[in-house]
Amino acid sequence: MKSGRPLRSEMKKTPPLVTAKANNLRLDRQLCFPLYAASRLITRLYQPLLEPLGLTYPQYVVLLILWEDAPCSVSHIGERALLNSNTLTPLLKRMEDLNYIRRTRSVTDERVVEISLSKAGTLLKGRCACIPESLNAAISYSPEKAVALKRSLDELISKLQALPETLARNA
Amino acid sequence: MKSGRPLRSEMKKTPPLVTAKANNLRLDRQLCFPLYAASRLITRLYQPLLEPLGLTYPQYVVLLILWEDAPCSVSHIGERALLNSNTLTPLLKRMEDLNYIRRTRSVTDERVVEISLSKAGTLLKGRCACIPESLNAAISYSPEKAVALKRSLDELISKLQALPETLARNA
DNA sequence: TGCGATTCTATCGCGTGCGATATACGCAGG
DNA sequence: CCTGCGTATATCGCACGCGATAGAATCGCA
Repeated sequence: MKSGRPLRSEMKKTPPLVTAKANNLRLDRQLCFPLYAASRLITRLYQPLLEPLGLTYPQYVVLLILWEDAPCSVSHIGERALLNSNTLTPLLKRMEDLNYIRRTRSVTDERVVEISLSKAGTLLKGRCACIPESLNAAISYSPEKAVALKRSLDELISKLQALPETLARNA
Repeated sequence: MKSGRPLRSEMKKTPPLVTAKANNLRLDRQLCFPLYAASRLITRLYQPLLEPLGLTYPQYVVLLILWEDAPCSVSHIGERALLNSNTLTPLLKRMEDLNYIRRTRSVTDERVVEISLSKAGTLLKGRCACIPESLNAAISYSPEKAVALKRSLDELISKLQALPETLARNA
């Protein structure tokens, strides 16, 4: 095996322009990777707090939305969580099996499934109230930095959401 | 349904302390959610560029590592990508089926599987060289902001990796 | 040398994510 | 009333992630 650090050796074989491009492919130059890694690490951090409640992290996100907006439609949850029915439908069925939510066809529009909180689901909010500060305490990350990071991410997300769908040009 | 924005109405029913905690559960107060969302949006952005090559985003990450470190062990890839064999083994088998890599048992230590690049896998680096700048161009995100965001994320990641495994206290 | 502990990879099970597609419902125009 | 179109949800298939566990190879130490 090798040590994790990249070496200078390959710079001797390739002309400068190719090398410059190749250097852009270094893992530690990518913005995408820390996003991918941080997201998974954070999910792992939530897990021990959510597991006693029988919840996964995406289910917790859905609950955050429901505590604000319930009752609401599946597509409303999808808009806020950036998830589609192919992910949400089975997830919501599992949450219904857990008895935290109810799924009922809307009377006024039979296409819509209304998601509402059960009593247990409503009460869960109290049991989860300490989770945010537990996590903030666990990672000793200063509130200012956290807010700045969140702002950067929100800006990035809005840019990403505003993109046209197709950019499959090169390759 | 409701509009996406939270309302002030619930603040009238609950005592201040409970309300303060409950407000911490608002989706737009979470740092975790923008991480989760941004990671998925970025993955979607890569997809049209990687799909012509038959690659998924995690496979691309593994290739980034291999272009720097190959040949190397599965666990070395796991350390850099923060993934375990339960994810990597099937992923690497698929990449072998694509003919981008080879998997061979190490001669010196039969426990180790050495991952090396095939000729096609090596050549792929050239075809991917323009991907980073394509994406930077697609999201019009200033280099300074991108660097600052990356630095924040790297700091967060190092804090998350340094955490003790167990914090399953409350709930 | 022998044998328990450790390391490395693989396997299993389950829950996402998501592209593609199907199905059911509502709606507008004829 | 019917028909075609758009919308809301569901289903399918596949590739992750990852906790738990298994199996084989190596290591450490008496």
